Amino acid sequence: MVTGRMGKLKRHEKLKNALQHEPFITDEELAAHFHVSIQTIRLDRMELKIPEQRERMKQMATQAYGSVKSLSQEEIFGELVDLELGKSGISILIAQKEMAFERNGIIRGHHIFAQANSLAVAIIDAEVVLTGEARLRYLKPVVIGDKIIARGKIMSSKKDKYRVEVITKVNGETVFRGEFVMVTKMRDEEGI
Amino acid sequence: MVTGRMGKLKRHEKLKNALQHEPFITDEELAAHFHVSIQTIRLDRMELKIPEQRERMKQMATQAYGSVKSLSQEEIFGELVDLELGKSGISILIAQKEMAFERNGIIRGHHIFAQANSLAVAIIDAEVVLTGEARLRYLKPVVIGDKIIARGKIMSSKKDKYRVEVITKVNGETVFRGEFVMVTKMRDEEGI
DNA sequence: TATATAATTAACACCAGGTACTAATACGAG
DNA sequence: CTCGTATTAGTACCTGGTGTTAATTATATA
Repeated sequence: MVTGRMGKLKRHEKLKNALQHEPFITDEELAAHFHVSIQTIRLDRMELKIPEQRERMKQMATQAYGSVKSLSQEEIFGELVDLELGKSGISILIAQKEMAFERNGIIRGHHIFAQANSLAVAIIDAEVVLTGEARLRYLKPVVIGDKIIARGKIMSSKKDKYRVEVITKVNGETVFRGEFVMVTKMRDEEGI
Repeated sequence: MVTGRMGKLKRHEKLKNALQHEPFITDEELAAHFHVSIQTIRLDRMELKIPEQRERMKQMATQAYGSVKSLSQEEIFGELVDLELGKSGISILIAQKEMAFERNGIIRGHHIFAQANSLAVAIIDAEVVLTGEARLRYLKPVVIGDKIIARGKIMSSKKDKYRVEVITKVNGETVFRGEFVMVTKMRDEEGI
């Protein structure tokens, strides 16, 4: 796209737009694109308080680094600290601020569920394990910083179905209880 | 932490480790940390094929630019496409590969739950809404790429408790059904 | 112990993508 | 014509490197 010369104001608008869509472009490339000198672009950035390319990349990278961290397995599903395959297991999860409602710092229910459900999956010794049914009871709110300890136990099993109970505690107090009916599937079974 | 001098091999290991935890560190800082010259650090990076700081940042930033997505609300909890506060709502979620078991591409149950639970929270017109109980039934596995549509409806309410039913479908077929008992709390209530 | 080999450090030229500052030039409005 | 804004030019300097050549230091091995 060849953009002809234009007024300062218009260029400023287009500049902001261009950087939105292509944040890694250099002043040199911008100068060529807008048919102005590199100095003009620099002045433009100054006026618009847009940092240099390297700074822009740094910001994006820092942001990414902060959020990649909050994505690691352990920090989403909890860390399996003890596992007796086919019998029971324990998972520990630290309640992060990203998991909470901003309003009140209470952890969203699905994180507690995710920990419990993943634990239920992990305990069962089979190729493919899916959740069939679940009955959950949230007893007390969990807040940011809480160390959430979930204990899971297989209560019974019948053919391909397992009943797993998970009790989740914070500071020794039960905050959640879940009963899961887990279903194991063979590979290449119909329906999948 | 002051690290004394050490062999090349050990330094290489520590170097990789350090960069893992602090990817934005410069050669100069690394040289100071390991008490070697900056040239030694550069040679180390060459042998280990570790790119320079700017390149590392660029890679992270590029990655972030391509996948800012993996964090956005809509893609985790689903997008609210219709909402009648106090009555019902609809949420759409596209099943991403990050949500699935690698083994078979089936979406982990807690994502389906998260969508349903968030929808239940959204429908209720109150300052603070928490999940009290839930009864879930997973009827069919959901796979990567599926467009998951959850419909929620308030079935009844009594004082501060609401019963919400969520039915989740893919291609018109019901894949999940959940009954939630949601509890609303006043601000500054005991227990929070 | 001498010497070969590996590891480290130094020195220098160069690059990208800037900042910061000064100065010159273009251009339109009054 | 002149004033003011906009633009362009030029220079010095900065960071965080690369690439190359060469010198120095350690270490091992015959």
